[in-house]
Amino acid sequence: MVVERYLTIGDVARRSGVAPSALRFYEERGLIAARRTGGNQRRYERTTLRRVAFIRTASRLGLTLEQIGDALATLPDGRTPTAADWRLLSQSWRSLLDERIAVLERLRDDLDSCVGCGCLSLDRCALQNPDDRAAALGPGPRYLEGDSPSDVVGEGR
Amino acid sequence: MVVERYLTIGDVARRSGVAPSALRFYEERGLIAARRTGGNQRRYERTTLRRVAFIRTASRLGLTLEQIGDALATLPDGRTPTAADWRLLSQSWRSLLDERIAVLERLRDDLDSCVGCGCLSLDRCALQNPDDRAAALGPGPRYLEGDSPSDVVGEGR
DNA sequence: TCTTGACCTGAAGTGAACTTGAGATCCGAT
DNA sequence: ATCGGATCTCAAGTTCACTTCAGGTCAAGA
Repeated sequence: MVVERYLTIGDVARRSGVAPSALRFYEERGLIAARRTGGNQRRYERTTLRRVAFIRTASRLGLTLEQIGDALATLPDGRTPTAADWRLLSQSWRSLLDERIAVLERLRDDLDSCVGCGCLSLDRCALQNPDDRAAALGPGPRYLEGDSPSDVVGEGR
Repeated sequence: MVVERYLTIGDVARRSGVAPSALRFYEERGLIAARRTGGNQRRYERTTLRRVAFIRTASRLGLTLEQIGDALATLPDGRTPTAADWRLLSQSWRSLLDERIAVLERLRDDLDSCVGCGCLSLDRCALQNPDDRAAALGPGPRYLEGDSPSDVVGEGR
C-alpha cells in the first residue's frame, strides 16, 4: 500500500474510526475541509487526521461541535498547525476536566450525606439543590434556568 | 394557602421546579401518575414530589428516563415508599458516580501525558484510543451550559 | 354569572450529532 | 471495456427529553 499524498474519505474513516457520514457532516459544519477530484470525490490532506482526532477528543470531553469549531477557527490560517498549536488547544481541556471531576466529586459527597437519611427532601437535600447545575454531567436538563424551589415543602414525616 | 391533600400540576411544577409539560411527559412515560378530577384535570399525591425529586436527580446523574423508570419500578407496589426504599435506590448512584469519576480521571491523566507532546497521534495517543468509550461520560453530553468557547481556546488570546 | 387564568389533548417542533436511504456517478483492477 | 465497491448529493429518519402550539375545557374569585 503506497503512502498516498491524499486520502479518500474511506481512508480517513478507517484511520480515524469516524464514519464517512460523520466526516461529511463535519465538513458541512465547517470543521474540516477537503479538495475534490475531477469526479467530485473528496480528497483529504493528511493533517485532516489530526484535526479529526482533535474533534473526537474534544467531543468526548463533552464540547459541542460548535464550540469545537470555534476552537479550530483559532488555529493559524494558511499554514499547517504545529504541535505547539495543538498543544495550546488541548491544554484548555485540562481545566475543563478538573472542573468536571470536581462537580462529580461534590455530587458524590452530597450523596453520601443524603443516603444516610434517604430523604431526597426537596428543601434540604443537597442533591436537590445543585447550584452548579451548569457544570453538568451529560445530557443534562435543557431548559432549567435557575429556578429555586425554595418554597418547597418537604413531604410530611 | 390551605394545605391541600392533592396537588395540581401547577403546584407540583412550582414546588419541584419541573415544568408542567415535563410532568405530563413523565406521566406519558410511566414515571409518575395522577388521579383525575371530574373535569379531567390531574391531581397529584404529595409523594409525587419525592418521586419527581428522584427523577430529576437521577437525570442529573446522566441516567435516561428509561433507566430511571426501571429503577422506580422496583419500588414496592401498593404502599407509599419509605425512606429506606428511596435510600436503597439512591445507593446505586454511588457506584455510578465513582465509575464516572474514574473515567474522567483516567482521561485527565492521559491528557497530561499527551499535552507534553502536543501529538494527538492517532496510533500512540492514549486520548485517541479510549478502550472504554462505552463506559464514558454517559450517553454523550449534548451541551454543557457553562462551557463557552473561550474555555476551549484558553487564554491564547 | 362572568371572567380569567389554569388545565386539557394531540401533534408537531427543537437541537445535537449523526445515520440511513435512494438514486446516480466514479475509479481502480482485471 | 467492464465490473463492483467506493463515493456523491439531498432528504429524511433517529434518539432523548422535552417544549410549543392550536383549539378547546375547567374552576375559582368578583
